[in-house]
Amino acid sequence: MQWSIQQIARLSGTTSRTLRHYDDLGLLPPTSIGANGYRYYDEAALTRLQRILLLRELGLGLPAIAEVLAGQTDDAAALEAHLRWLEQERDRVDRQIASVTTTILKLEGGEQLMAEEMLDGFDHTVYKDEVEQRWGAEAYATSDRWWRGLGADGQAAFRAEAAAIEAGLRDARASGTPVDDPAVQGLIARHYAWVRAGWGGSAPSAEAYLGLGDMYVADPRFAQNYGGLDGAEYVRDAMRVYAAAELG
Amino acid sequence: MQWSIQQIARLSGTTSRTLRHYDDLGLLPPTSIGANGYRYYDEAALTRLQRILLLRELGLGLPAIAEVLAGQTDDAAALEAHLRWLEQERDRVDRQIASVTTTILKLEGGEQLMAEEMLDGFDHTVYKDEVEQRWGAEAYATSDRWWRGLGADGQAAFRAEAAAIEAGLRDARASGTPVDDPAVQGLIARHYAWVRAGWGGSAPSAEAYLGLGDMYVADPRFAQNYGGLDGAEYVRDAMRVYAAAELG
DNA sequence: CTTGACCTTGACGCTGCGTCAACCTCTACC
DNA sequence: GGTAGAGGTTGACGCAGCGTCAAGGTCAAG
Repeated sequence: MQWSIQQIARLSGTTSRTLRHYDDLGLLPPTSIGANGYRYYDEAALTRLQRILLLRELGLGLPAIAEVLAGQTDDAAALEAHLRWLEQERDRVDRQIASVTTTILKLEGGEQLMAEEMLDGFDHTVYKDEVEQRWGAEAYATSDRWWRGLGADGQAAFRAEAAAIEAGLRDARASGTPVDDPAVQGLIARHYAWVRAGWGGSAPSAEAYLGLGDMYVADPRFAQNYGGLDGAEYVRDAMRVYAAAELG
Repeated sequence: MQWSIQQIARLSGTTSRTLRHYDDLGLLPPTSIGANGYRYYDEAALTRLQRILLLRELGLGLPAIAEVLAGQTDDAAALEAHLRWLEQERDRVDRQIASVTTTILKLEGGEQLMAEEMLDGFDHTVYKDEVEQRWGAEAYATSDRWWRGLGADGQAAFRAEAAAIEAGLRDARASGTPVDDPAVQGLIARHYAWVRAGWGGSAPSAEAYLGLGDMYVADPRFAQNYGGLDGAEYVRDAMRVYAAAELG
């Protein structure tokens, strides 16, 4: 008993294209091939196809199915492995659903995207390469050790100080206070201390501190945090005044 | 303030390849291109990139992101649509996890895959094309109406009769009873009646009945049901005897 | 001999880049 | 001014699993 490719497709509920694909992969070679090139399949092939389709419905990939059919892998083992992958997938999707949901809620609350969302204080790892490039790998490692050593409470305090400074600078700018005003320079002094703490206690050079100011203007994550690009420039200018006066 | 492609990549935590890809897609064209072909980006581009990456982390596709950035789609609307897709995905993964888990349990219970798993009685719709091809669209439609008209109880009874006949035939074969034995032919008579019921009460011709026997041998889903290929051939042979004697 | 229905072998398309390959360019050091 | 090294460019293949033309043989029926 032999069938053509279409008949097999109908019997198994798939398509002839799929069968040819499986032939190309060596997953299901036809039982025989006519002189005209036609593919013919027998019961054994049909049975094999049923197994393939069953495993495929469970979500296994074709290479994995091939291994099972070749007897290189146990059915159960393959399914267990696949199950773990599926669970990973579920977790990933769950996390994305949570993220998207909270993002939608924030949007409904009138918040703009991207403000604190992205930076959340001071994401330490994102800037690894940038820090290493500018100030060396050792500087980053030192900073990283320090940051981890702070613990959750210390990190929260560190962020709180940053938020306080930011708020002060925003107010100063909003009220039109010039950057060389003593009030602003006082805030910048706190900022410099804050940065120094972040650098493991060693005092940043004027050059490094000015570079940081440029980075605030350059990186929208910082810029947004300081009230938009103009705000970042305001902060940078204040830092320049400070550096010229105190770090010269 | 301008940056090279590598600098932007580091600042944003992505790769230069990705940036070139976004350029190709028109998603993030560089601010300017040097005479040497180098791409340069400014703050505006960096901000745009941040939005892209944020939406990408939420799982949106690049075309969807492009729409949002072009202002054609509202952020919230895009995220809502995406959320529904994510929920679908979660359900799909959940279903697969359930399937794979039960399959593993069955394997541990010593069951072979594919036996009742695939057929589960008599899946009426799977054979639609096959039935239509062999006996016409009207025959299928008639049979289908009848089957649905049975209701769950009627269908269960119909399956029970099939199971009883199958069990009887399996026993007969196991005990070496020849296919022309009156006991076997009695079972086949019940089978013929069963098939006739399935055909809406009209009596199948000898030809159609013999074709059905061949189908049992041909299709592993039936063959497995009747105790393997040999079992299916036993049944087919018994049907041939019956057809010759009663339907000639 | 002409329809159709069915068969064949390519080959592109889709998603989002990773990953060579082959070949300029710019900077820094000798 | 040569050379090394880091960084830039444009192709183009690869991955998963087929869907979907395209162009052209084959076969049974009228």
